[in-house]
Amino acid sequence: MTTALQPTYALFRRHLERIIPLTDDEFACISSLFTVKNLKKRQFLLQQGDMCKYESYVVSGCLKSYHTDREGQDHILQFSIEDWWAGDLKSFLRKELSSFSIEAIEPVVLLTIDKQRLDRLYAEIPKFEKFFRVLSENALIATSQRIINNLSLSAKERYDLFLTTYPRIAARIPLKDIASYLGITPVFLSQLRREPTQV
Amino acid sequence: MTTALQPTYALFRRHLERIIPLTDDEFACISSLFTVKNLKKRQFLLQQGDMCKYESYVVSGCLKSYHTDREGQDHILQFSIEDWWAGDLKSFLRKELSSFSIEAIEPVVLLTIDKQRLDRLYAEIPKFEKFFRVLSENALIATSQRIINNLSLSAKERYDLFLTTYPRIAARIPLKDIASYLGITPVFLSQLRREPTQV
DNA sequence: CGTCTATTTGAATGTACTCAAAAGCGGTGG
DNA sequence: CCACCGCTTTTGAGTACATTCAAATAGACG
Repeated sequence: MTTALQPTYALFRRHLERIIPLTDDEFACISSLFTVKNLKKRQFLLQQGDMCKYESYVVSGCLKSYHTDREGQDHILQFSIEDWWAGDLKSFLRKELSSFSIEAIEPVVLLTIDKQRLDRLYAEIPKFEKFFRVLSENALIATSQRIINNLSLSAKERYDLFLTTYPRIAARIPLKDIASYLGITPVFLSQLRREPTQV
Repeated sequence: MTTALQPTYALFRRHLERIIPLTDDEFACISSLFTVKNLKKRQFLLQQGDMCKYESYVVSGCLKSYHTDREGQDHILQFSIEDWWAGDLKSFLRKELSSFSIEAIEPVVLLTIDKQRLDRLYAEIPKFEKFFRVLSENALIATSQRIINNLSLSAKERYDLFLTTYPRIAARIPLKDIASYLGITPVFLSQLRREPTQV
């Protein structure tokens, strides 16, 4: 590990240790199985229809995961910013072709791991099972909450909630991407913004 | 374990062993930490605003998880039938008040476990970490797929997809519950059914 | 058989969409 | 540094999809 990469791994270690405490040896083992990857703005981490070979921890930057439908419309499933993960779990775990793309919307630094190495990691450091269990549980909770919100809130309410829930994301992405995430058109979102927020 | 409960636990064991192989001793340990629970039709496993104290494996019957919004409208997040799970993970793990209810829509037999016992289980049988990791991953994949579907398909397409994806659920629940799950009104679903399914 | 709830049907309304065009904003090259 | 080009956001008008309200019909259950 070179000196230049220290900050990268320091963030990653803190991320892991929020869930599982690690010895220096364990962390060295873990980080040896991850690979640093850089993406420029507009580069793809994954293209819809390809196999997702990596799960990626985001060190810095921002990516969007989106499905392109039969009519060519994009629908954003997720934004991934620093200290979170990006990937298509279904494709990654089941070796199926991915049903969405993941694209950098800012320059991105990632720590990636493939399935083979992840399985090695589970074998060598069993408590890493717990790490991904907790990570999956958290993602599941957030995703379930989003379904409830989509079912029970109006478009305006979903927009206001997005702004308060993810202010750090909302501040750095174009409106049309927020619209896509919320399931509305950018034109309609623009109209919603004209109206003042109700209490 | 009484003879009468054998079929109950046999199904549960097969469920676990699809993910983690178990010795008889291990399975005895696991099942000793679960409690059988019966619910009549329309009984609640969890009421919105209460704490979710149990995660429950469904041995038989069917339940619906639904959020009731400010206007008193219900929105179904999930159906749980035999060989699947029911519970509010967020409330269960984080000890927060639940934002949805879980109600039996048929007589139900469950195997329930509370947080304390689950933690004991993780400690005594570490590979149970893997079981819940895989379970969470599968649930996350399904939930993410549902978000993509909700964003990119029309109401009619979502309905047709529901019928083909969950024929065993669709066959036994009232239409209004399917409408609630799909995020449309029962009146509108009824109109959709009039139109023949397009190819 | 009667009661309660679910489903269907029709009509009027509202929410969100498409289409079209103008205005704003950011990046790039001369 | 400014001018231009392309993309994003806004605005307005007309339309389509999904809703509410109301009432009739059909099914389920005691």
